[in-house]
Amino acid sequence: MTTEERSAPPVATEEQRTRAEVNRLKAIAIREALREQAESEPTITGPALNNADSSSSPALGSKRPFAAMASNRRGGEGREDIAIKPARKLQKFVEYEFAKMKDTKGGFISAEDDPHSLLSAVDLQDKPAHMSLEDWAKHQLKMKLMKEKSGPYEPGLSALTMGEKEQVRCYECGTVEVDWKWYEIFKCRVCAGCKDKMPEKYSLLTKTECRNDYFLTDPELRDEELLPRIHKPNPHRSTWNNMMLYLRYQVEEFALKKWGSMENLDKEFERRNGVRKKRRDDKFRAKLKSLKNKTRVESWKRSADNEKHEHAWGTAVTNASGESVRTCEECGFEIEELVF
Amino acid sequence: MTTEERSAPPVATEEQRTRAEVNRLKAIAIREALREQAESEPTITGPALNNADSSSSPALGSKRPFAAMASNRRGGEGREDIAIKPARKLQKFVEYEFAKMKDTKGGFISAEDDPHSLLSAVDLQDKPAHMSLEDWAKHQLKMKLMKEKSGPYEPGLSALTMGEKEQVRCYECGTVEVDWKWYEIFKCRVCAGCKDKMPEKYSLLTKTECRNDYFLTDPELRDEELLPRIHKPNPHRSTWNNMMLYLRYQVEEFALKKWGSMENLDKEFERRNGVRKKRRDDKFRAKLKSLKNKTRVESWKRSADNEKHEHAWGTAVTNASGESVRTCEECGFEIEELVF
DNA sequence: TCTCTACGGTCATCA
DNA sequence: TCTCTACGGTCATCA
Repeated sequence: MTTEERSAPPVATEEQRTRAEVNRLKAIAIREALREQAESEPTITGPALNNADSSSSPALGSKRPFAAMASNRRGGEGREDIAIKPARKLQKFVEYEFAKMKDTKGGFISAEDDPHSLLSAVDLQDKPAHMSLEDWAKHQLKMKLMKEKSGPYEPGLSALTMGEKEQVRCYECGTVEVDWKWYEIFKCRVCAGCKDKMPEKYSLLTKTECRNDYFLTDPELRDEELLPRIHKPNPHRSTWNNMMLYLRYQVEEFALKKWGSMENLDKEFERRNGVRKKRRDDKFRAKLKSLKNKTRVESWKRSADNEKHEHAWGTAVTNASGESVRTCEECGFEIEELVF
Repeated sequence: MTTEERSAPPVATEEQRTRAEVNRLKAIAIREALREQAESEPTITGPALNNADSSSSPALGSKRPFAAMASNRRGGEGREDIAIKPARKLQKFVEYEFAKMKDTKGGFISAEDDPHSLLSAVDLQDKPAHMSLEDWAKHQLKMKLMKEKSGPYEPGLSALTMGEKEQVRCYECGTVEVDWKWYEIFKCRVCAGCKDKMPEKYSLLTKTECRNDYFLTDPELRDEELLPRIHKPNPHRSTWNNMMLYLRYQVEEFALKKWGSMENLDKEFERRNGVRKKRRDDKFRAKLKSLKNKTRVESWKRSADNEKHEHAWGTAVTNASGESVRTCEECGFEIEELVF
């Protein structure tokens, strides 16, 4: 893990950089915390592997999703062999009866579904290295529809009119005062208090932050099925394009699958930084070189009598870059040639 | 003018290259022919400058549009000072009464409009160097709407029921047997015979050809207002994306305005070719270099006793690329460093 | 006689 | 707490 800032674009403002850095540090903090938790509760990874089991009613108020996240979050670190074992893939195709599936056309998922396993149901790890995103998204959608059960989601129903068993409660504290907007959009059952208490899980990221900090692409971020979002008026000016806010744990979960592990994400970060640096250096060197040549020629021009000058090329010299270079023995001007 | 092929993408097939070459040669041929014609009839450029004058009924059957084209086609060469004189720009804003304008919502232009001057009405030359294309297109649309007159276009009207004056005739031979599909889509009055006889003007170009041969971009080619097109089933497989066919003289006219002159287009062609070549060479050199390093290290490994080896770096040498290079005096391995 | 969109990166611009 | 699309080039892929 590097401590370098990730999201800073070349022209980032100070606040942007600070915010990105805070985001990164938070993310590191969660991972560390979750690793510790997972290591102290090793058997808790079980439910995450069973997330495709739609017939089991989730234990209300339990911390299961949190722990399940942990096993996902740890990714390529220690338990990956468990997290991606093939049995999981098979389960999805075994446990469902297609005839019972129903497309609600609304993009909603019935209340019983565990939102934390929503993204896990999609097998990004099974995606061929460069399978087209569109295909992948289609596949993802199919998986999601398979998970959907009976009727469409009914936002009008009050939690109080439902039986205790169907009541929607905060994942973290078990309260019934779930943020309904979040529930509808993110399929995330959490109360305002817990949201604030656990920003490393429930804070919101702008689209730009998702792009910069997790290297998600525009098509990925455009796909509402893949990553739900809240639209807010643009803070700069309300007439501008809406700001889009994604839920951190969902973004992290998707990024983890996209990149395989957080370590890979870091590697990618380093790689891009390296490329950027190299490009800058190359440009700098090129400028330097042409400047040197120019001044050399200029000084030759000034010093020498201004006769017409035929370059007197020396023998070709191959330099460390594999370039074959000839230098004029009178004015010092250099040319490159490509030899085969 | 170069004789090099223009449209050949790196992996072009033989026919594609041939076709592109034929297209280019044809285009050269027209330009030459038109230049000669324009030079022998110098006063004929007049009507083209008056193309914004909507109250004048065009002289039917005359070769005016053809000659008008010529004056446009020559672009930056000799008569440009006439073609872009500011008076033309003023005319557009003086001659119209906005209250009489009507948006037909169909994108049609009334029959009296001279299709050859359709594109000329848009002032690409007045467009600031990097004015956004979208803005430009909006402006273009406005200009076009300003040119529209009373009622919407009535495709059902037979030419025979109209008075002699309103009859639609082929620009080239004056026959009444105009290709109506072309008339509707391209606003181009030409008969099947003349189309065949003058491919340098009336042949169709695929979207890919427009992109490769004239460096038009996708947003430009997507804009139906800018360049009309005929949709045909894809010749490779009818279920694939439709093939889009653009009218050569319209594409040429637009490209001419976009690039300023055909010479600029050629320059751009050379420039891109140069960049492409350089990229190829650079990649080649890089590969060569790493190969050389590898074999050098390999042979050192094989020959020397396999002791742990600390590189013994020589003094830094600045080579022709401005790179500071050090070479290990034992194994020959090179590293670069950036000095400031 | 093919076309679209994706991928990297970098912008300005505008919204 | 910003977002979109444009520009170069190059692909594979799919349609």
